[in-house]
Amino acid sequence: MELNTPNKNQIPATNPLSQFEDSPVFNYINNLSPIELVKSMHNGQAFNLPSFASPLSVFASPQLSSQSDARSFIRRYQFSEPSKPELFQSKDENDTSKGALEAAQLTGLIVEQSECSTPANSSNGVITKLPGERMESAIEEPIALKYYCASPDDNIIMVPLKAIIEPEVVGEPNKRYCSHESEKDLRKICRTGQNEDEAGCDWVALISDVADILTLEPSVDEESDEKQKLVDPGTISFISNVLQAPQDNSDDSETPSYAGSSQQREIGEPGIKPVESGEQNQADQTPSVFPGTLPDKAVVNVAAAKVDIRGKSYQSSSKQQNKIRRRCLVFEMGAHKKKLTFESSSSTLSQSDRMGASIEKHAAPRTDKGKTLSALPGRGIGLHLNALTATSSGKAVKIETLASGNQEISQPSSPAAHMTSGSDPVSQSLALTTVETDFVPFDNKDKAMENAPKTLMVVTEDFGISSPKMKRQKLEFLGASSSCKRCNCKRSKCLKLYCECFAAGLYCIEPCSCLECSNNPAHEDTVLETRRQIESRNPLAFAPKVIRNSDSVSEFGEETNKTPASARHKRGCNCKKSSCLKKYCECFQGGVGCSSYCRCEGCKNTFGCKNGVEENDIKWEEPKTHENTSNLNLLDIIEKGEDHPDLIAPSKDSRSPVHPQILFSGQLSGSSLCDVGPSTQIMRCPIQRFRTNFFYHQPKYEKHLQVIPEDETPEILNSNCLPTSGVKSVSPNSKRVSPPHHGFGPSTTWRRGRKLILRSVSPSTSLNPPCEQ
DNA sequence: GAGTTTGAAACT
DNA sequence: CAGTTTCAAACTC
Repeated sequence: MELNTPNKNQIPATNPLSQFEDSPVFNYINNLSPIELVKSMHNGQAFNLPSFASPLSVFASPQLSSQSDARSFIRRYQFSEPSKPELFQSKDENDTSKGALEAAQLTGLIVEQSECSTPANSSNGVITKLPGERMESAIEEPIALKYYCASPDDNIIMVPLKAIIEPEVVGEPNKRYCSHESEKDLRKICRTGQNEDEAGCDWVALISDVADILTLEPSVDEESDEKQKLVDPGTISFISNVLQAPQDNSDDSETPSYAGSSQQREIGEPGIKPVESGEQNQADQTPSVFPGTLPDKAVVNVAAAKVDIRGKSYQSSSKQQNKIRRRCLVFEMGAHKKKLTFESSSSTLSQSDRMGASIEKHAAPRTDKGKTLSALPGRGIGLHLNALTATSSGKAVKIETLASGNQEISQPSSPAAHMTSGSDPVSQSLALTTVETDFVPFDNKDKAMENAPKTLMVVTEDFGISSPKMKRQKLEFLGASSSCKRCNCKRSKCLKLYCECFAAGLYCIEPCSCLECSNNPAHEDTVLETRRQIESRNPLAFAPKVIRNSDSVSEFGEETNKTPASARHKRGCNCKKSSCLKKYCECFQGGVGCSSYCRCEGCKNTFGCKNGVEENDIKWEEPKTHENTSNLNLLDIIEKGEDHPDLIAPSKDSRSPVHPQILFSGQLSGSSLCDVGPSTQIMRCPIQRFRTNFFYHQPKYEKHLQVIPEDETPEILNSNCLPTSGVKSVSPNSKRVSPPHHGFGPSTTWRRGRKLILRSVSPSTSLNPPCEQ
């Protein structure tokens, strides 16, 4: 393609493959045992995938797209002849110089390759032994490496790497190196607040990616890639970028990025000189590739992404979208086609809408009977997108940026969004931030989500895994089992709140068993109108039913516990016979304790009685081990909470064996958990407290929307909130023990929470663990 | 899978 | 706002 021409020309000149082969690094790689190679590949995959995904999500800048593009591009390149593995192999080696390998090298991967399973290694090992997935992984590896090395934001990338890679790395110097580097980067990241968030995203992406990779099949990827080519302009751009990137690198002759330098050191390759000026090298490496992002590097990732996006025409945004789609394609395979088609067809949709759609695709890529599960227009992912819809395109773009990559997050409920959407830049930023952190994945769809697995489900969906098989695999990979199920409406046409899909701001999708469903893109107008009507009656109708009171994030970015108790049901339940011990009870279902708002009778909510919630809040804040889930993306949350229980604060007690949610919540909340001196923390950062940890358990409501961030909580609610700090009678039955407060928590806290949200957003927390390690 | 129970949502 | 009806999920068998 035209894409190749420019770059290729330059590439050979700058980075002749022969040179690379001659290099000690290359020799070293060749010497590696096949087994090691394979391992390296895995690492690379894990590494790559995560890093790859995360950066994308984080920056949403051209880089990401380019990277993703590069990835797909590489794949295509190698897979051009899938039927002929051998040829492939040879081709890989030969063409590699022209194709992925070169690209990787150009980007500065060369050094990295030697370190962490260089492309050459991967390619060799993979190709030789693993024609199928391996190849893909190998291919991706270079990309990931590239990403890793090239991107100025190495830190972010590094985080995921470290976390994932380290375990496997043991014993391999190269890998160690990578990990080591990653650690450095992590430290850096720790310093940077927002970057941390991104890192968190990376984690999520990583996990998801890894899972995807595991399940992926080359053929699929290839197919998806082709589609991408057709559909995705971004791919082209990517290619061009790749080509350019190599140029830059070659020109610089200083391929080394951090990783590269480290690798060099380790390898001791004389030819390559460690990069003296990291920035410059980075800049040099990536400039052409990521022109936009680099400059903004210093700025918070989010902000940078925003800037970039804004600066770029819609096209850029579309690229991102495409990028996202691509990922979906990669993972989803066939299903994506449908989605893509749908998207393309819905050109009329606003970006926000598109975003929502894409997000949903990620969230629930499945297309079914013509129904594409996508966020309702205007509402995007769940209710949250509503705001987006209303918001200017620019905002939408921002959101998208945030959402891009793995982070497809549902935006905060409309109320908050609207509020933030105001002209106030600060508020906007908040909104954006909120979106990132607070967004809850739409797990709703799958009941599998019941537990932590819900999150997993979300992830799966997010990545557009349409194939049930793949989903299952992914879930299994994540350790979750689930049955995909959605609404089963018979008479409501899925246009009433009875319908979980509708209530969640989502279109019904294939898994739904609804009859006469009108909750689909085909009836968009009807859906919107209905929603409008419902909202007119009850502005909070689409708001998350569960509101998190406290924020787990500590000022230091420590993660907080995500306790169910910390959350409350928006309206409270009205249970009469279930004792709030069954899912009939929305509080119970939501994994939260009943509150003073509840009118339940004989409440035995295991999550905590009305009082319990408040108490829990207090306890909660104290420990803050976790930084802030809220800060993290949905994905992050998922990863930490569900995918990586390890990362999550150890559950002290899981009260309710019944629900996974509960279990999860139990972990977080666990009354037992609260060791920490609470008051101090509360005082310290009340806001953070509220900031929220909404995500952890995903109640049924939350399946789609999950918990609503405080921000999302309508002002009214906030105002109503009573201060939780006060000790409240815990008696379960006495709902009114504490003076009935309309709000869920102290209004102040909520407000604070908003403010804090920005602060708490510091992503470092999530990253911290790895750094600490 | 069918039927029952339950409580939210919707309606009056 | 209260009472009733409708609805669909949750639950049971």
